Amino acid sequence: MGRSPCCEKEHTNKGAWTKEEDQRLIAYIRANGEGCWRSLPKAAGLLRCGKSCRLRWMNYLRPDLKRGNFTDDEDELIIRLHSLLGNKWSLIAGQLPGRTDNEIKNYWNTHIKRKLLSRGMDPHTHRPLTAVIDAAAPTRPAQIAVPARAAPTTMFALPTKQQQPPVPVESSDDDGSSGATSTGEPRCPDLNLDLSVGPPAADTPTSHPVCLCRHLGFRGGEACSCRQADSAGSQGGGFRYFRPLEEDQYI
DNA sequence: AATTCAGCCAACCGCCCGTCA
DNA sequence: GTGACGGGCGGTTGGCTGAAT
Repeated sequence: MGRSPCCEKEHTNKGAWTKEEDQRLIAYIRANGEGCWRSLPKAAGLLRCGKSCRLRWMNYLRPDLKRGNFTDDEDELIIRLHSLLGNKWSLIAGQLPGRTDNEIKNYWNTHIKRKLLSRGMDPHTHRPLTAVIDAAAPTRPAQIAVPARAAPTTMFALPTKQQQPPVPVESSDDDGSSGATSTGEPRCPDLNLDLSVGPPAADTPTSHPVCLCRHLGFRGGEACSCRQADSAGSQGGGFRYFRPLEEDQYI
């Protein structure tokens, strides 16, 4: 039907950002906060698309970003999250404080894929490469053994069972990264992600659950009571924590 | 020293979804 | 109920840089 473009392309800069543009964007967001990206460029005096401003801020300028190499722990966490979630980079990034989805996506494509291949693992299915060949016939997505390891410092919280919306069934998925099986059953019916990377950030209370409702597709406010839980003092108001899986238990 | 190649990563593009009038 | 808008996401591209020849 033809949507209007998000900006007037002929009047916007493209390509690498200059220091001056960065400074303008930072100054504007410091003064006015995030939001209304479409009107931000004009208000900030930038000849940029609003989306471009948002991307620059989110991926590069945000003050809470962690720069530098990924640690081995982060590597392993990304691998485990990817085995469970597939290419849900924003969701994975949500479990790595200071990392962005774009950064993780790039890191996956450049480093971790190779790392998995060198281990003889298929980066899409997280199964041994020989098993991938054997598994040409349609099967359940890879069964991922979740090692019983260190106690979690980051926990996933999901809505209580009554609140859970139906998990959508993706009918065509050839890389096994979908969120549901071919039979329509949830891929992670009783998901526990025993995931942690080092000590929690100073501003991240260890007892505060990370809400993934939105990332998991629970976008309706009725499906997620996190706000209420937050305001109730994070004492588990709308959350239900998932117990750890037994060793050798599969998802 | 010059050229080619490969890897990395910032940025763009197109699509999807939630919100609101 | 419907369509436009804005924000967000994942996939892809293109330019830069360092290594190899």
